[in-house]
Amino acid sequence: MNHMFSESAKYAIQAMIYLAENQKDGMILVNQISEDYDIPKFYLSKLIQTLSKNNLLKSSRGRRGGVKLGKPAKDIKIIDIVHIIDGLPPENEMCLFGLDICSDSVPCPVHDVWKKMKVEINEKLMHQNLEFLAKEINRKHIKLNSLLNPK
Amino acid sequence: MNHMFSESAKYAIQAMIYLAENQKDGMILVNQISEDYDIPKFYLSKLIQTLSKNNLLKSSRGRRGGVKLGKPAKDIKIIDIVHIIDGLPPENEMCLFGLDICSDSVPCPVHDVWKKMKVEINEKLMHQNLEFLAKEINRKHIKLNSLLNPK
DNA sequence: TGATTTTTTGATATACATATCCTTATTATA
DNA sequence: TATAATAAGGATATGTATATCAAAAAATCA
Repeated sequence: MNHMFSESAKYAIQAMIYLAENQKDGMILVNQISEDYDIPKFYLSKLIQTLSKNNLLKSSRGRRGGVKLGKPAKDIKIIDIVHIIDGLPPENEMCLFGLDICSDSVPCPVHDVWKKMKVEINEKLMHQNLEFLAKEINRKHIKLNSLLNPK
Repeated sequence: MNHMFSESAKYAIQAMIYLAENQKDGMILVNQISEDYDIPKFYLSKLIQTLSKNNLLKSSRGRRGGVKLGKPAKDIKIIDIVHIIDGLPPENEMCLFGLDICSDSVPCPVHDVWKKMKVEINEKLMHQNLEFLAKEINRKHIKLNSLLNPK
């Protein structure tokens, strides 16, 4: 399987999760995200400008500047980020193999299976919110740490 | 959602299904597939060369030339085509959002959900064989026809 | 054999995503 | 006010998928 969204969207998701995880620290430097997640700095910088213009995050320049989430992590979903970076999916949503005419009334052979899966992917993956994801990742980090550095 | 495989792989799948559907007509012209599915001719031509070198189809040049399936439609699966055109998936299969370390023992937040879905996509979509798909599409065409041109 | 049809091949073009570089604007602080 | 730190912005480079062009090779048929 190829990928569900672009490299850019993946970078953006990573950055947003990073911000959600480190929210309490106030402003976070783009540089820091770039280094921690190994994302090209200026490339990330542009993604952040886009996210900022769309109010998913707030940025400020100069000393003490940086970026932070634009609203509560609970209110930001993966799908919001993907839409801003990759754009909305095409009106005529493809049927998987791009075969032939395909609609609910004239389904292609995998129409129903694929439709059901899309719903599930949407619900269980794309609509996860950052608060939940960041918490889970944090819990994992703590657990990992205690395994690696036992008392 | 972006896409599951490249445009090239989609073209290749379309062409293979076309061949499965029109098998009995002997050799099919690349030109004909190209026009019917609106795939750039020379681009398709190269994809067909690749499929041919990998024995998914057989081609012959000159008058009476054309292409046909390289083995029974029943023995060709969507995944075979995708692998030949897009290559094998990377060894370290990503976890959806590319977040953090992620493995069965140290799962990322969506690891289990995503893993389950991949299995399902694999079984219900990627491993469909061309015989079944072509038959279903054919059946649909007949039905469509009788709806559009009632006696 | 020569003309025609068809795939194959190599070279090149185009478009788009990804990445880098350099400069500018903004802000805090010494 | 001068300096340093930081994001924003514009210009450009690189890479890769997609697409086109012009011949060449192979097969058939008259």
